[in-house]
Amino acid sequence: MELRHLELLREIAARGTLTAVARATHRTPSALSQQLRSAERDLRVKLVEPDSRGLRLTSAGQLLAEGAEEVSESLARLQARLEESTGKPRGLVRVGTLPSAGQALLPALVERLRGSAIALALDDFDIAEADFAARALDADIVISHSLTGETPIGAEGLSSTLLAREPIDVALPREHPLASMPRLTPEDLVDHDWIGVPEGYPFDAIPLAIEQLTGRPAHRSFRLRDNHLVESLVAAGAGIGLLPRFTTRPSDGVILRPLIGVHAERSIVALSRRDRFQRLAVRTVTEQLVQIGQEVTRAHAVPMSSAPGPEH
Amino acid sequence: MELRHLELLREIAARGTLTAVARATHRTPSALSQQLRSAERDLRVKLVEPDSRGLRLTSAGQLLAEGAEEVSESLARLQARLEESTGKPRGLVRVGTLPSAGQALLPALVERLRGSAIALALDDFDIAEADFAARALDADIVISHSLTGETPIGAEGLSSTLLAREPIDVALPREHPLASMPRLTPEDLVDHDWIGVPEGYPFDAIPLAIEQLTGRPAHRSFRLRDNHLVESLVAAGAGIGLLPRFTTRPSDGVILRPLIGVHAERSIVALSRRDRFQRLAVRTVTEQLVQIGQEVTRAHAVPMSSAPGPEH
DNA sequence: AAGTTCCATGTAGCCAAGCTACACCCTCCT
DNA sequence: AGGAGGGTGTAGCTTGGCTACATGGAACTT
Repeated sequence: MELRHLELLREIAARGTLTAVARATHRTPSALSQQLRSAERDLRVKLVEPDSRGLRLTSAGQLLAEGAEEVSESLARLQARLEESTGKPRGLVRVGTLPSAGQALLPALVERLRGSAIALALDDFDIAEADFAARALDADIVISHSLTGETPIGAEGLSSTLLAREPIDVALPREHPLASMPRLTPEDLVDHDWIGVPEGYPFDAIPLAIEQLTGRPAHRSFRLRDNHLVESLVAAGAGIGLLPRFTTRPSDGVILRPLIGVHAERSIVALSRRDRFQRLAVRTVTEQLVQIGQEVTRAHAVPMSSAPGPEH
Repeated sequence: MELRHLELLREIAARGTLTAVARATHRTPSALSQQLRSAERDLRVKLVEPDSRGLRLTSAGQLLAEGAEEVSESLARLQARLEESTGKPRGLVRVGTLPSAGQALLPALVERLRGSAIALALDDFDIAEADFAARALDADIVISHSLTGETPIGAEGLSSTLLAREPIDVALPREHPLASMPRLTPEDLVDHDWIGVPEGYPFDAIPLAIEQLTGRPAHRSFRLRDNHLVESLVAAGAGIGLLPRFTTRPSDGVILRPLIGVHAERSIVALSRRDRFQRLAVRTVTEQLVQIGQEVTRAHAVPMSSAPGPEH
């Protein structure tokens, strides 16, 4: 029973095709195919079977792929114990993030780790909530978000750490009639023009909820992904927008107002595969992110506060 | 973190010297020494240090050796799950035994496994109670005994399965004055000549207890190890002996009588290293031994019963 | 004090395991 | 029909792990 074979099965279960595993592990599909046959010979069991264009794990293969998780984790836990006993966290930690949360968290992270033995590799992507989990195959930590709960959909098997709860505020042009109100309700907003996000994107859940609550349609003049673009359009008077509080600097043209009467908050979480989370360096980075998340939350307790929060 | 390295450390922890590990794993000490250095390079930690003629694990090495147990067990558990799901138990099971218990149990075991995919390798040895555990390094199952409790001394980290409780009876020449009594007490026995075992051997606990109880010395004319030799001397009138009930066939010259008033019973147990015990074939053999133990116990409920027990 | 034994370690060289490159085949999609 | 995506087989290279042999230190023997 070779560890290499187990990890191969685990990767196949996670990525679906041999070619994808080959890309991820910097090998050729041929090498993996040979490994599979040697594993089948060792174990005297069929592990995969052809399935349309690709292949599929047999029940035995699936059993082993699941068992591999347990083995990898106990191995990783051991490595973590060793690291804790013999030194400081070290090595490369790959962090992937959605852009907005990264903007709020990563500068402080880089600063805090400067001079430590931890090297960071950063990546960013703007994807649907359900796709964050897949990124945890390649990154050690995925900074992700969920508007529905504290764990993004699809992240059930992963280690999940809450970094912050970030309000989603209403962005208005400074001259807007609603600008004088300290807080806004669905009724206040529903009949104005919106700048929304494409359908299916997490933020769209809020206008949907407002429509449901008021029974009236919320008209989206535009549907855009990039928050900074939305912000500039709001400033130009193209409509009202929804923007996350931590990464929207109140500017000359735009002000933020809290939205009440509807769930307008996202949970920012750090996801890791369980075995990767055992690494001391990964845990350390995650702890730093939690602290940074708390600082950011404190600094933005009130929208439009122009004084920056306390630097620790 | 390579599995091979972990297992090497575990073996070193268990066997003490590189040379011993090399013998056990059919490799040269040189190969293992090279493995150690490659492990140290991988992990950037010193794992061993010189210690008089041999070497000793550092604290990091010890940490990993202990962790290796956990990893091996989770790996073995996985293998067991696979075996259970896809087929019958199979492969080589190495059974070591003390001679007397082996005589009572192994013939039936061989018979039951005839035609199965399980191959048996048998070994026997007559050693002190505390040395049985070391045998579990090489055998999959060690049939062992304890006069003090249900787990032999030194077997704490091992999987232990009770196979039988076997009374230790008093062996008398047929013509002996005590032969007419159905049961014997310490008082009945203490002033006769004994044929004992060498000091430190488990059976010696019984005469010691009798001496303690009666306050009088029990005179051992001879101290011998082999039960069959003791039996033949008893038949020759050289003294009274203590013999395990299951493996002493009442013969022309010798009769057995139960000893009461003192703990005169040994527990026969099957020991396995935890990871080895995960194998389906090993569990299967152990279960068979439990059943055989029960049959043997039933067949010998009364000493000197001349009718053989039920053959299944 | 010298010889012997028991261990670990270093070096040179062999062999096998695992990989790449490349060719081929199958299935699905257009 | 043809192209794209994916798995598998073969030949050959590279490397990691092993053996054989030699070396050297520590402890026990005489």
